[in-house]
Amino acid sequence: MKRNSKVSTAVIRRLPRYYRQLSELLEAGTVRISSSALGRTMGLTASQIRQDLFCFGEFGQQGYGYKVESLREEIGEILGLSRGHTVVVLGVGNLGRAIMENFRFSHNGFTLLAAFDVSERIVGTEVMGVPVYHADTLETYLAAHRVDVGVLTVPISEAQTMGDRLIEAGVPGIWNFTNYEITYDPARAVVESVHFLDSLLALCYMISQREDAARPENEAET
Amino acid sequence: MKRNSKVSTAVIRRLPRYYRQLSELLEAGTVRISSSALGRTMGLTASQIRQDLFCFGEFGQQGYGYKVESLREEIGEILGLSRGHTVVVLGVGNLGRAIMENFRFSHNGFTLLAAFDVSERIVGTEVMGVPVYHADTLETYLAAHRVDVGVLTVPISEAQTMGDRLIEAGVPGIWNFTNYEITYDPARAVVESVHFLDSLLALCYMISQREDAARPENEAET
DNA sequence: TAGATTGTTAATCGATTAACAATC
DNA sequence: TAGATTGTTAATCGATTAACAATC
Repeated sequence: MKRNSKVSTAVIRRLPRYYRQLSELLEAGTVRISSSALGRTMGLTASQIRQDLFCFGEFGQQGYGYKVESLREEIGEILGLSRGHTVVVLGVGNLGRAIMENFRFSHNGFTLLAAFDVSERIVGTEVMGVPVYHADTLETYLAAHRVDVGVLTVPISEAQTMGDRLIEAGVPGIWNFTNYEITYDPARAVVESVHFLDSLLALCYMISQREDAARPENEAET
Repeated sequence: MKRNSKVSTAVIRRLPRYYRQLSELLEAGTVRISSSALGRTMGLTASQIRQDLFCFGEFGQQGYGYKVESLREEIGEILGLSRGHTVVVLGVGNLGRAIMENFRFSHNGFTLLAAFDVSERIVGTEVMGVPVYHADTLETYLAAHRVDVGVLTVPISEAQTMGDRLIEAGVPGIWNFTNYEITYDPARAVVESVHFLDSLLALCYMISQREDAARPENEAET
């Protein structure tokens, strides 16, 4: 009974939030939740939540609501978490290391297989039990292992080259932290970029608006 | 001639992208650009770009287009970049250090004043010329310096507490990297969260969709 | 001037919200 | 049963796109 013919990006971007919220509710011991209660905690309307879920199927019970555990499970399934996606990290600087150490890949169904770098100081060591290989051996490694996601934490100057190498080797997903907008063929891969600057600039705009609202006298022309 | 009575978040989220794209064009030596050319490079329609800019004023010339340098300047102004916002970093682990080292704050009009941590190994040192103080001295520091943005790179267990302390001390903007959804009073502060997990899960969904599209035979019911 | 491209209003499209019968 | 809450269609709202006069 799937009707996810074309799910909008707005809905897709909310799925991870549902998953996160339901995980928190589950940890807190909540067994059931209604769309209105979930909406209240997430700042969404009950209608929107039901409409979003309606894209994928029927997960609730009339008069009762949703079972937190099974809804979380279903959304995880929709997201593809049970597929056991594998991950490699490209570039073990502070950022790459921070992600390897702080991001609980296995906790979310991902397997972090390996990392690659060019620094002699790091190649051959392990980070969180994950081996760091020389970047020269990337293609050999990718030929021998199915890798679903490449995490790009290399210097911005290497971003396009390393992205190209991953895609060329058949890695379908690139998680891009380089602040560089990678050029690629959408038919061959998906690139998800985390743009720190965009985020800080949006924050900057919102702070500035607050400041302006605080002293509304000089609203006139310059 | 401002008509930014209520600018939608969709527009606000595009402003940083315009700023980034124009910066790149400027570096590449491009002097002028039309809305259609800019749209082509950014994957937007010319209409949308003109409509977005229309929220804030008139920045182009009929028959000519936009001067890259001055449009970039104008958007920077709209974002509030010229206000010289000041920044402190809370938590100098790998992530905090990665942001301090890789994110060019001053290049984008921000001033990174100081960092705070609790580890004796780090307190008293400098990172990129920025002093690291003990977190116990945070309130004293904030009373003496105007700080606009606090970067939260503390462990998730400290996220709410440190966010509260920043807001209590009057810091209006929090850039939250802790993967914790901070509870706060919107009248007192703005919190911008960078949710790594949301980003990876959205990527995961898109990869899964690709995989399903690759073998469309078994589309039937379970 | 003729061609290009903006600023700006109107039309369209899509996403959110409302409503309500179905049903637990 | 009565009350609650879903699944789902319809109505509304807002964002994107189209159109075009103004003008460089």
